[in-house]
Amino acid sequence: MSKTTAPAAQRSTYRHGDLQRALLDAGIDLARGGGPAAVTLREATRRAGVVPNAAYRHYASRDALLQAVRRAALAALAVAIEDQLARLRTTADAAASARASLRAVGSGYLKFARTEPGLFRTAFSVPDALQGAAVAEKAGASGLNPFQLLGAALDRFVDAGLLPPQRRLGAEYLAWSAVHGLAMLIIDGPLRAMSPSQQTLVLQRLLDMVEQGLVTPEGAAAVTAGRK
Amino acid sequence: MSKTTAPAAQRSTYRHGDLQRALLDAGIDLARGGGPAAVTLREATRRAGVVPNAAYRHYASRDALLQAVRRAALAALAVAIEDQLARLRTTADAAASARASLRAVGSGYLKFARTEPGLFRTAFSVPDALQGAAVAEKAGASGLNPFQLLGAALDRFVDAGLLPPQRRLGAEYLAWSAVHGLAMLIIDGPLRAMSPSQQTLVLQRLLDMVEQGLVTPEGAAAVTAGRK
DNA sequence: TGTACATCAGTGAACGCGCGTTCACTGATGTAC
DNA sequence: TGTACATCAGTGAACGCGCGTTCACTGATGTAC
Repeated sequence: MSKTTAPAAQRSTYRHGDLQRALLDAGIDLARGGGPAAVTLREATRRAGVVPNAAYRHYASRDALLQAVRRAALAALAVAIEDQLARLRTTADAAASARASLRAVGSGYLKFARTEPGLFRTAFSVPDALQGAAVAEKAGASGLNPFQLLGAALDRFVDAGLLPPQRRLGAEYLAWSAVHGLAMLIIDGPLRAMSPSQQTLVLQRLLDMVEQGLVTPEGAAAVTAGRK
Repeated sequence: MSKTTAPAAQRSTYRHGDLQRALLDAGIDLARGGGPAAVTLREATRRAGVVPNAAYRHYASRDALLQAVRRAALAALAVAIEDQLARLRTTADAAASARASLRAVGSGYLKFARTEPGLFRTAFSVPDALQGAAVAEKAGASGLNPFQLLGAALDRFVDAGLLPPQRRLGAEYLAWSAVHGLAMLIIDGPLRAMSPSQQTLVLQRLLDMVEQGLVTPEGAAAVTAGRK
């Protein structure tokens, strides 16, 4: 019989070991299950087997933890995209290869949104203080963030002669909008009732639209021909 | 001197008048300012000058009020789209007219997202019990909801011969995804730092992409020619 | 036209909840000698 | 190799907050006679 009713965890040592990491892991799990709102200091510390205020040794506030979780979610998204890119077979056809890259980015993005909706919503949740260097940080295994992975795919469109260089600038936002919107409609919106196979079909048609819509009209003809 | 310190509101009658409507209006204002999370019974009743539990005469729960606010937000979105459609000059050119309609829908959608981000986020917030007949209800002044307004614009593409009938089915989801995604990136995401004029430029390019990407390759050539 | 009464919209008080955060503390760990 | 001590990670207790929701009530309103 110890003096308290129960130590609340099987941890025997007084020091935790790596509480910072444990809190982050707990936070990621919470976000996975319930999105950004589910990331609370009290529940994270509970899961780490530690008293609530212990968190303040490692995070300045609840928001600081949430931002760390957000960064982790963005990194996980990058990894999901990299996974799809890694699946591609290499081919000598630069145009086909460029198109396959863009589709892989879109597929990885949507796959992450569908399999990890809580993390996805957390990755795009707006910070309390709505500052933040928009694009930087949040890298995946390759060191590139999702935005940069998309940019690299679009660069290959230019290299393959499908996309005129003067239309390259800001093209990320166009492709990104399309796939991001579909992801939102699927995980939170009216498309959530659709079967997964139908959702995948819509993604394919969406990617067709993006490809055909980004390139020149002549390129569009080539793209549609390449689809047959 | 009454027996309580203050009646908390200048309301003199014992009965409120139309508390249901007052609570809804307060809820809409709260959503406008802080999105779905800001819609609370306590604050809504506070603004209506009424005691918290009075809300239960009119709404079964906080979620019931939130859903009423959500419906109102969707109706407001429909109205914003109708406003843009009403601006269009009629023209004999069916193709040009169809394209203008689609662009008006997209513009109205994005304009609403930018001017009323809180309501926009509320309109697409997922209900606690994630049921809901996806498409029905939420009509605007014309009796059509946003989805139906978009569908009507796409029908005109078919009528004008720009969109083959077999590609019409589900085309709403493609156009919707693109504009919805841009709206999300602008109000909550990395594009929120962009200047409004740049945001509008991105929208125009996005709508170009959607037009060119939806139609047949031959149509695409016509569309690009029509843009010059 | 006047009166008795049923209805029911809003009151008043209270509940339990989980949250973020602050304070003074304690005791395991690692370092200096 | 052993001991004194500083460090600082985690404890224990508590705070105030706003929330949703329940209960028994009261008194203005409208209806039946």
